[in-house]
Amino acid sequence: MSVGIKDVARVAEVSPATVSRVLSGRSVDPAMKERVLAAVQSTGYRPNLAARRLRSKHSNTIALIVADIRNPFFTAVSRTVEDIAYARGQRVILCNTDEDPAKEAMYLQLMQEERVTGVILAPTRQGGDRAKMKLDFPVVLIDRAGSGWTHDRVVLDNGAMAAMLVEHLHEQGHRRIAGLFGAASSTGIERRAGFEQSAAALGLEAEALSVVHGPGEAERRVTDLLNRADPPSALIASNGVMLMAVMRAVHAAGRSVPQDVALAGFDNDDWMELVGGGITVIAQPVEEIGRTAMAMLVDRIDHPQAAARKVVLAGKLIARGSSAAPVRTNRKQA
Amino acid sequence: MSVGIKDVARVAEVSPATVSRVLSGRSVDPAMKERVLAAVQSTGYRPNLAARRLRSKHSNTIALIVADIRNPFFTAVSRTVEDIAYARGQRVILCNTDEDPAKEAMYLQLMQEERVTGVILAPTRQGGDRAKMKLDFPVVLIDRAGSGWTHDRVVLDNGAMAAMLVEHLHEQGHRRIAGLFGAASSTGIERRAGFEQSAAALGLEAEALSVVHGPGEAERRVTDLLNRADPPSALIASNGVMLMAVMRAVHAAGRSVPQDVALAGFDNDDWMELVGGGITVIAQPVEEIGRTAMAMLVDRIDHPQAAARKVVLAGKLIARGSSAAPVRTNRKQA
DNA sequence: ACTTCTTAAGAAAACGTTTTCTGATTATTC
DNA sequence: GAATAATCAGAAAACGTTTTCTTAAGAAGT
Repeated sequence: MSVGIKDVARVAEVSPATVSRVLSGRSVDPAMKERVLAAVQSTGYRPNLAARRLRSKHSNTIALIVADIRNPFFTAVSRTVEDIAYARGQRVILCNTDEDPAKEAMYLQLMQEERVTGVILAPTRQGGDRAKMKLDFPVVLIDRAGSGWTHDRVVLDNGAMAAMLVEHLHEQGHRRIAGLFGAASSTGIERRAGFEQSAAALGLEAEALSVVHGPGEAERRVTDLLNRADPPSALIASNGVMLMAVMRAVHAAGRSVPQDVALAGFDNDDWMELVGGGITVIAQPVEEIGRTAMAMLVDRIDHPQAAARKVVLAGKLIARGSSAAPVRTNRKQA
Repeated sequence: MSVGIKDVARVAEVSPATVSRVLSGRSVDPAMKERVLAAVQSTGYRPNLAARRLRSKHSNTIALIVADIRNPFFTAVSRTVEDIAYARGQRVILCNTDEDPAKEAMYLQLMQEERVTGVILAPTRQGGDRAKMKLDFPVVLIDRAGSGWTHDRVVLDNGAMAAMLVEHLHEQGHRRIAGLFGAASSTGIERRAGFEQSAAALGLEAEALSVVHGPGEAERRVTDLLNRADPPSALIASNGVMLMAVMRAVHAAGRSVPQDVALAGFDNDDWMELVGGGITVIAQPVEEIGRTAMAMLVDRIDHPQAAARKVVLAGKLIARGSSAAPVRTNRKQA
């Protein structure tokens, strides 16, 4: 049925080993090489990657495991990772954990069976048992860090970036701010910490809310916030998805940004320049995150025993209309 | 080193074949099954999928090939496909063609080597040579159709949906409209045709623009349009990415939706309820598209010889503020 | 010119499974 | 109770490659 390397060998009148050598670019007699290539053409031979992987023990496959590919941050990183991987002759398998540690563990097991070359992982917060799993492929963590110090990682300087947002709002004249932070990721925790510290340092009235992962949760918290007798003048959201939720809730409450409440957050998703006079955000270097993660992965494959490294990248504050001065405060100052 | 099925067999004091049978759930003596399972636990055995695939000739892998995963439409479909695939014990490999027929062909070749179970493909327009490639796995086309009738496909009723948009704008009082349609996909072509036909039927002044794939192109066309002496009162864009581009261009030109120009289009992306009073769109049933494609794929695997099928799904018009009546026309009518 | 080193190609082993084949034991039928 | 059928477990083959081993021939060194 399917044409194999033996068929090619027969047509080219050489041994299967020689065909293999030609295909893997090792040195063979030019005349033979010619014959083999011609035979490959004429037979329409396509290598069987399963067989190749079994024998060679190289899967040429990496896995990218993230919370949810629909989060534009992960989408962007994934695109970069895929481009680089395919350019290097590597296949990419994509997995969504939905912030579920059990799913994460299941996928890591699966990748073990897949004998992947390596994994790029945005870990869930509770996935602490990962260390115990004894994975025999390198793992590079992205976005989330976790406390253990076992894997390479590339992360944003979350605390500093959150502080930058707080300081920006402070400069704009905001004195009462609230922040929404994802409870499921270490990223949320770190950004929250940066938020609280810098707010304290600036003497702001600040309230940090932990939002559990799930649809509608962030909206509800924002709605509660807005319906208070004395709502904050500015909100911070710890990622792009949550910023969207905040915008929706503000909208639904009949308020608008920045007139009724200012807004700032993380992730420079496409839509953000279009609403509320543009959303002020910390733009993450998504392309660089993907690139760095891939670079660390291949480097780790070459040097399995090297010490674990951590790359911390800076984000960029993009100030837009959403963080304008509060109306009342303005008046007082004028 | 790595523990194999033979090691498990030795520990459990059974033959490798028996271990295989236990693992694949075939009937074996309960006592033996017990011993094997215990041995699997104690040895920490993990099957080697490459070997399994080689021998069993089932890759349990499907590929999803789309233009660009960053397009939210494809992201959403991909998420559904992945969930279903993993639930069925199938791995998913993701590929981005960037509307490049050469890349598409390359990936299809690669999937051939991968011996994938099947492929879900959003084909590029010029990829007509696909028929000649003699792929030995089933292919289900999504989103784009193409003219050949060789593969199963699940598509939107593009012509009818475009007409629905035109009619909606007409009802709102618009008489001069322009449409931007992607030139790279059959989808763009079909939507354009529906646009032109229904505009003609309604006696509208309508202009259809073909936009080649690439960054900034759509923005430029819209900017030109808006700078004309007598610009159209409403715009239609043939997908969500293009709607974003239109919004950007309108913004950059200092105009706003719907006051200066009305807007409607395809794809109900997250941000669309937030800008310009909400964008009026045809929402595609993304989840159903993914589900249907997977269903067709598995069905095709079971019945390779059945006739090719085409599933046409309806979208849903979501009328929002962006398609409000034109200001001047309103006055005339009042 | 003879040994030694290098290079190249074929033969055969190996990769880790599943499947086929074979023989033995148990169940079923008359 | 004997003959036949059905079940089950182990031995061995098979999947399609790459790699190791072996042998032969040519290059290089003395």
